[in-house]
Amino acid sequence: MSNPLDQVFSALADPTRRAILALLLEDDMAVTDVAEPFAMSLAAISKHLSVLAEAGLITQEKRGRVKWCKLEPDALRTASVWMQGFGQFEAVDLDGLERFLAAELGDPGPDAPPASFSV
Amino acid sequence: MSNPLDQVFSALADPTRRAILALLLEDDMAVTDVAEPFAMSLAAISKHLSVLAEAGLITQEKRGRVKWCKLEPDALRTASVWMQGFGQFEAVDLDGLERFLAAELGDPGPDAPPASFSV
DNA sequence: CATATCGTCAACCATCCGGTTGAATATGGC
DNA sequence: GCCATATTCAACCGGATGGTTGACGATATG
Repeated sequence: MSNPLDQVFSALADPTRRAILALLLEDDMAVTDVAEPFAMSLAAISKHLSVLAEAGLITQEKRGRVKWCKLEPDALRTASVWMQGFGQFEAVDLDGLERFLAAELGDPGPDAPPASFSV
Repeated sequence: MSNPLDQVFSALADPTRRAILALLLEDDMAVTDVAEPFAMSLAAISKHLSVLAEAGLITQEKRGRVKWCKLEPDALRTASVWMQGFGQFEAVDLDGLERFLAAELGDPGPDAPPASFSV
C-alpha cells in the first residue's frame, strides 16, 4: 500500500483514528494522553498513531521519555484534491481557496478555536 | 461499520474502487463494461461495486439484464466537510465554495469535460 | 541506586478484505 | 425452446487489520 491516497483514506476509515485526529486538533499531545479517553490499551493507540504517522497525518517527536504527537493537516490536501475532482468543477487552487475561506470567515487566523465535530 | 464516514473512507481506500469512480465520472456504465479495463474477475468488480453502492458513492439500476452504475458525487460531501475541519478554517459553506470555484474557473458548467487524474 | 512512568515490541487471536473459481439466476435473441 | 449474455452467489484462500497481554528499553525522579 504505497500509494499515499491508499494510506490517507484507509487511515481515515477507522473511527478511533478520526477521533485521535480530532483530539490533536485542539493541541499537541503525548501518546498516553491521546490514549486516555479511549477504552482500549495503550498499545492499540500506539499502533493507531503509527498508522496516522505513516499516512503523514501526524508527526511524532520524542522529547525525553515523552513522545509528542502533532496534527499535520496538510496531508489531507492530496485526498481533498482527489475528492474535489468529483464535483462539477475541475482542478482546485487551494491557495486561492484558503484566501476565499479566510475572507469569508473574517480571517480568524491560525489561532481560531477549532470547530467541534463528530467522528 | 454503520458510520457513513467509515463506509465512505474505507470505500475510497482501495485503488480499484477509486479507479471505478473515475471511470463512472465519464459516463454511466454497465457492470461488465466497468470490469473490462481491470485485470480481475467480474465477480471481484461486482463486489467492489457493492461496496461503493453501500457507501452511497454510486447507485445501481437494473434495466433488463443490464445493471447500470451511476456516480453519486454528493456522497463525498460528508467526508469532504469532515476533512475541511482540519484546515486553518472552520465550517465551510459548500454552496459558496462551488460559486467560488465556478467563478474562478470561468464557469465551465456541468458539461465541462472531466479532469483526468491518477488513482 | 531503586523505582515509577512512557512507549514500543512480540506473540497471539478473531475477524475482515480482496481475490479466485464454479455454479446459479435472470434476461434477451433466434 | 434453446442458447448466449449479464450478474450474483457461495465457498474458499492468504494476508491484512484491530485488538489483547506481558515483557522490555529508556527516561525521570526520590
